[in-house]
Order: sequence, then C-alpha cells, then structure tokens
Amino acid sequence: MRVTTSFPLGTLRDTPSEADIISHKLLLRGGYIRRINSGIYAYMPIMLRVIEKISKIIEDELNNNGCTKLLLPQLHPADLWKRSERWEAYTAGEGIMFNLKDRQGKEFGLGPTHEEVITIIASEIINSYKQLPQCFYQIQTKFRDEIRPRFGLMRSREFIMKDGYSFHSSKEDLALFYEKMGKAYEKIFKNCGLQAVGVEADSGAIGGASSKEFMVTADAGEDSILFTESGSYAANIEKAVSIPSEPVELETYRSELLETPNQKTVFDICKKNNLDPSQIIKVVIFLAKFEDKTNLPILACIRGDQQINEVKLFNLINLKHSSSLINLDIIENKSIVEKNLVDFPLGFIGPDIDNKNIKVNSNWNKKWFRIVDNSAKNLSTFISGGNKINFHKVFKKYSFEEEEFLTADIRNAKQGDKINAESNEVLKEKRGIEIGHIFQLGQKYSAKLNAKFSDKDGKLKNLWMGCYGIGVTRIAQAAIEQNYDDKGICWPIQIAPFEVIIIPTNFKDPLQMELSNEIYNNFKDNNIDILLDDRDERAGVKFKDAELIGIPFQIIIGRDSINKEIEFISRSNKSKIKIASNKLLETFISETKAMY
RNA sequence: CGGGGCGUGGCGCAGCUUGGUAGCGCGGGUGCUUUGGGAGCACUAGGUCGCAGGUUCGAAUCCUGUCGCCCCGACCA
Repeated sequence: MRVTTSFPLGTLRDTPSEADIISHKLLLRGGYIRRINSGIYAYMPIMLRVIEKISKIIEDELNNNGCTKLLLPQLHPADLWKRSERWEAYTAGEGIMFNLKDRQGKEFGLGPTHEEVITIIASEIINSYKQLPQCFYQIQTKFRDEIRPRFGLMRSREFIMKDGYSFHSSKEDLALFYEKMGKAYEKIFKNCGLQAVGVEADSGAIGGASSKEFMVTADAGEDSILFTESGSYAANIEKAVSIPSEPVELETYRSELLETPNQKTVFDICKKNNLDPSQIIKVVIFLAKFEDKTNLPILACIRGDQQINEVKLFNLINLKHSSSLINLDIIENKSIVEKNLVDFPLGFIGPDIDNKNIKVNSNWNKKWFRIVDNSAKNLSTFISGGNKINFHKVFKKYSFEEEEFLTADIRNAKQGDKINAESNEVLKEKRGIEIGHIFQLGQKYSAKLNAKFSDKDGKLKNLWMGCYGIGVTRIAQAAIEQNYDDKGICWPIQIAPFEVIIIPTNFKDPLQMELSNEIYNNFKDNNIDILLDDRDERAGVKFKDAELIGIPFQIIIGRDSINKEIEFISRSNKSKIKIASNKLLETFISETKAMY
C-alpha cells in the first residue's frame, strides 16, 4: 500500500478530549477509529487490517480444532428469546438488548449473543449422535446497550466478537471439548502476541456450569483478578474463593448497648469506639426482584472487614428460588424504605431485625431472607446494629442457626488471603481486561428450545452445549494497552496493520524514489505487508507517524541511497542497523521469523 | 438513575463574569524558501457559537427549556 494513493493515514496531532486511557487515545490519534456516537465507532482502513489479522489467527486455530465457520442473523425474533426465557431479563429494565418492532408490530432484538439462534439451527441439522461433536463459530458485530459504554472499543455498544457454540452427546464429551478450547484459546492469544491468563469465572447471564475467562493484565482493566504467584490458582474476583484472615477477639463489653451517634459505617464505629472491623458484623439489605414479580427482601450479614460479593449473592438467591432473579438492588433509598418498612433504622440494622418491620401493605414478601457469610457465622460475640437509630449492640453467644440463616460464601476474596486452610499460598490482585470467555452451558438452552438428538440407545436426548467467545476488537485495544511507549503504539508483529514501513526521507529525490519502489515491490512480491510512505512530507513528520501508528519495522531510505544502503529500525527494541539494500529482505525475514 | 464536567471551523482550546455581531494554536489550500525528527514566511478557504424559546435596539455571552457527549458511581458481561 502507498500512503498517497491508497492508504491515507489520518493521524491527529492532538488527542480528542473524549479519550481517557492510553490505548483509546492512541487508537484515536493514530487514525484507527472514529467515534460516531457513544460506544459506536467506525473502524478505519488501518484498523480493519488489525481486525482481519486477529480474525485470521482465530480462524486458523479454530479450524485446526475442527470448528466450522458460519454467519448468523443479527436480528433475532423476540419469540425465540422468550422460549429460552431470556427476553425479559435482556430487554426489561436495565436489559442490554437493543429491541425494536417491525412494520407489523412484531418484536425483535439485535443480537448481543447467539445461543438461541444457533441452538435452533443445531436442532434442525443434528439428528444423531453420529454427527457429534460439532462446533460452529462466527465473527460478527454484536450489539449491547451497555449502561455505560467507555474506553473506546473496550466497552462499546457495537463490537466485533468471535462466538462459537459446540454440541455434544454427553457431559463428558463437552468437558473434553471445553478443555480443548481452553488450550486453543491460549494458543490464539499467544499467536496474537498477547500475554493472557485464564481465570475461573462466574458464568453470569449466559448461564451454565463451568466457565473460564481469559484476561490481559493491564492497569486499565475493568476486572479484578486474584491469583497465586505460583499460578496454582487464578480467578476473577466475582468467583474467587479464599480463607478470610482471623478475626480479632472481642473483649466482653460491660453493656449490651453501645451509643454510636451518626456512626453508620464500619470505619466510623471502629474509629470512635476503638474496635477492629473484624469484631463487627455488618448487615446489608437488598431487594431481589424475580421474573414472577415476587419481591424478596434480603438480609445479608458479613464480617465488618469483608466485602459482599453481589455476584455470589445473586447466584445464591437465584438458585434458592424457583423463578429467575432479574434484579438485586441494595436498599438505601429513603422513600423505598419508608414505603415498605416500618420503624426501620437504616444504618443501624442488626441480624436479629424482626420480620414485623416489613409493612403489611408492602408488596414484598413478609419475611426476611437471611444470609450469613462464612466469615461471620462462627462469630458468637460481636458488635452489630442495635435496630435503633444511633445505637449498636453487643451480641453475646448469638446463633445464626436459630434465626434460620442460610450460611454461604457471599464474600469477595482479597489480596493477602490464603487460598485454603492447608496452603500457605497467598492471593495477589491485578487488573485485567477480559478478552475471551468459555462456558460449559450444559443443557440449559437445548432443553428450553427442544434441541434433541438420537443417542446410541435410540432415545431422544437434549444436546449438551458449550459456548466460546473472543472479543476481537477488544483484543486490538488490549494489545495496545500492553504494548506502547511515549511515541505511540508498538504492535506485536502478528497483529500489526503492516509488518514494515518504508520511509523515504525525500521522496522527490529520484535515487530515493527508485530504491524505495524497488524494495517495496520486492517485499510485496514476497507477501510481506508493507506500507510505503510516499508523501512529500518532511522526514520528521513521517518518522512521527510511523511511530505513532506502531509499525514494528521501519526502512529508512536516505542519504546512503547512493550506495544502495538503507537503515533498518525495529520499533520495539529501538535497534537501528545500516544495511545494503540487497541484503534487506533476508535480514527482515530472519528478524521476524522468531517473532511469530 | 445519582453526582460532576463540557458543547464555539477537521482537532485542541480562549472569549461568557461586565451583552455590541467571533478569535488563537494545530490541521487544509496556494506560492516561495527549507529538507534525517511534527519547518519558516506570505496569502487563503472554512463557524446557523448543540437545539428551541425568551429578555433586549442588539445574545456565543443573560433567563427558561431541551438534546447530546465525557468522567465518577450505581449497574452490567
């Protein structure tokens, strides 16, 4: 490609004010993307080359693993999503699915993910165990009406994703394939030149048994991951399990009641009363809203030095209730409290709050669903809310069991925690960007959409399913987050838009022009992705642009053209060598070979 | 949805407090000079000041409403 005739660069000298994190700034400055609306971006020619390279790497590896590429519709009939019982959760309230009606008033959604569609298709074409296993994938634009799109392509409303779905005749076969996909994913990310780690994860709204996320570690990441130094354990914070530190023993207080004026937070109480957070049990109130319109008030207790993990709590409540859980909100809004609760001293609630506090005419269930975290259940002497404004209470020999508490792990693991009772290994924490996620879905979708096959024994059975996603556009941005310097992007060569750029310092010089063209054609003939910056610009401008857009190698054609010599520069390690032009191709090939 | 900020040429911003008909840097175009690290000089094109209404002789500026975007949070995968 030549810059003047076929590949305008569109770099910017100033960063548009919308960008916050480095990768987003560099994408905009480098002319890779243009914002059209909140969370909606145009991929410019140079960006598309990156996307295509990433796609190719993914395709090659998946095809090697026996997967088959197809392309599914983006407009999904609501009916299909109602059958899987996801329409409500995905469209109502804070749902993330864009939805619309056609001219006849029929409802549709823009595909955020494709389990329904693929399951229907699989059910039509798969009849027998002899056709299994089978894995279909596509690389396509997905639509999600994110509550808060941010960081450019990191969390956008339109993004490119590879999504794959596998079908199996048994749970065991699914598990095997899931492992195989995990390996394939590791290879894909490595082939993209990324450092990624696999972590145990919550399966979220997609559902299913087991799931694993692949994370690129970067400070700008939106997720927290916890792991041991040895690599023996790694999990997303939503899923991570650990042993909490030992609590500090509470000396017996003389009085039962503790006056705590305006001390609503654990921090305040500790500071004013010389206590340790682990001697307190905090009580957090939630309201669970279910699909069948049930409103269940939740009372969650946890040790004061620990944090409630709302994902774990959500999953637990969902599991314990027959209808599916749609929303789980902390109750802190005064008007909601006044409407549904009576004499309710918010901020001073204890685990023993009475069910009578729920108003008779409220549309909530009239009994608290009480949950206590493992960290708190063994404390029998502790301080908690006194159920009276400005008072806390000393609980002595309190028994959670007597109050029908459900004991569970609803706690965030944290840095410094032990991973289990036997081990001395301790958790560390880092930020991560989720670039891939694999799930064992099981039979959730096949059961709801009636996707069956004939097994060996002649019986009709539900298909076993797995699903596997990779954020293609997110990979591109994550790669920048991992590879940049003060001058711009430093693409891993595997996904760089071009492998090498020719920079003639003065293209009007016939000698330079001739040599540039000669090298350009030679490289092109050898299938090397090469860009020729044939602009009539000053050398400095071209150097800056080449660095900004992050091409891994530069060929500088300058003064030494007369001797058929050029300079060969590596973007990432900044090495610079002078070399005869007839040796350039072989040098380039040997230099880059090791990088792939 | 709550909190904060911002909408002025392609990009970055000033002007608004105290109303008088829009300016700077970068970028674009033309010419001359320059030519290995975002050049210099000269000329030049380009803006219904987010939108609507109001106050006023007169509004980018004041008032009301509205839309949009960005950031933090809630939330979400």
